[in-house]
Amino acid sequence: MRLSKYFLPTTRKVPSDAKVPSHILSIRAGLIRQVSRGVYNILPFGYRIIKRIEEIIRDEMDKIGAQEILMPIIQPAELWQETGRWSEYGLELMRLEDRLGREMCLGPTHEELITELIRKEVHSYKQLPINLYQIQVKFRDEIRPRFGLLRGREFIMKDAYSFHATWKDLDKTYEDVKKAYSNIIEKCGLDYRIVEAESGIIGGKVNHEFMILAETGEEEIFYCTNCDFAVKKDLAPIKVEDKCPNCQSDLIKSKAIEVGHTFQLGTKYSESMKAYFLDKEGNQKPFIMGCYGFGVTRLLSAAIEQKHYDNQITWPIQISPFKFHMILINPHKEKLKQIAEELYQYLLRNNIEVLYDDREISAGIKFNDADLMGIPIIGVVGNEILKTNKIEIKNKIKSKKDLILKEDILDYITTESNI
RNA sequence: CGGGGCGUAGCGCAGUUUGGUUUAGCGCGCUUGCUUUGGGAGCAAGAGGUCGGAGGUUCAAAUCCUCUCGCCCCGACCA
Repeated sequence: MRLSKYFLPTTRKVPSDAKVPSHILSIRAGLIRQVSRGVYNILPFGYRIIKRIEEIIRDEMDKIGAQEILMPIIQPAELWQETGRWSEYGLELMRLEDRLGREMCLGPTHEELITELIRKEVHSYKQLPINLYQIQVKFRDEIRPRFGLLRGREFIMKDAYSFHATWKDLDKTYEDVKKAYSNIIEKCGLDYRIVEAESGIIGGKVNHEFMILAETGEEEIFYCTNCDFAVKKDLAPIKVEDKCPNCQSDLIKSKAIEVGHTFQLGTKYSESMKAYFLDKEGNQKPFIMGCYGFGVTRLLSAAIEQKHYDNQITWPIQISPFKFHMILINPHKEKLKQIAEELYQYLLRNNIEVLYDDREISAGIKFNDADLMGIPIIGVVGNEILKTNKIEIKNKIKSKKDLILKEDILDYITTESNI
């Protein structure tokens, strides 16, 4: 992609209404623009990152046998009345009426809808288990949206729902999803912990939260310096001075951002909605359910929070919108421009996603934009290439600078971005 | 919802206290031309505002009054 043609509005100044790094930087780097309170346009650069995250999620969900579907955003009130959540959910549920005066809501989550689907279509234990997921826009009229995409009213979420004949079978899928979530976050290159949590309005028994470690998180957790033990601060009678109950190592207190939440729902929804199947003995039984949420747009923000430094984003290479950010220093120098153009075409032919800064502006702006935008491998086509045939590389993955022969650039990018 | 704050050009702001020298400014950005060209360039010329909206007071309102809408921050809720 040529930066000269790319709709990527970067700003030099800090927007006055943003307070945390991910919010400030996602505006400055041209990822998002606010539409109204807690509602954002996602611009091309930002959307590329979201699509990367989504692909990783699809990959891992498909791997554990979940199947992708797409349910409507708009949902009829009747289903919510069946479970009692029409009144329970309160002001956070965005309600509206259609032209006939029928009450509807914008889905904040989809237990009702999926249970309705399954009760109509699945009637036998032979059809179980089944695990369905979607990646979709959700709407929650939050009391206080803040921090940009970190806590919007409208956000993209992956939500999955599984249906089982037995608790034992739910346990298995539940563990599969937990593993999948861990894989997703690891593939996104982020540091995280899993904690047990309360279930809130979703309901259910066992549940876990997936926490991205970051200074600006709204949650506080203690975690072990040695093993993977971690707890929410207010949920356990534990102090930082205590030792890990598993391995007696030291504990660390950290703020964290919740990006995933898994629940063993049991029969809460299947019973209230009379969703039954016939077991092997011919007995009618309610489905045993699990549900699993994962915030896509929130993960994007969390990645910025965890990986930024100073005024620079650094994308983990796995979710970086481009693999290589190529800066042409002097577009007016014919020879240099020719080399850069050829290099650009060469990389494209070899399927390297390259962002090529061919703009006719001063070098300082290009350097600063590149640092801000956060593609972790930045290459400079400048005087050095005329003298020694080498590209100057700023490698933010390994925090180092390299000089790479033009001929070796493809290998370099492939090797460095393949982690 | 309780408490605090802000709405003036695309962005960031000054001007509001004490109404009138303001034809509503400044910086950045934008347009055109020339120069410049390795860490946010220089000169010149330009474009861009119903001062968030409605009503009121007044000879006169960005400025005073009433209502209203929007946004931000601090708390309780959540992926």
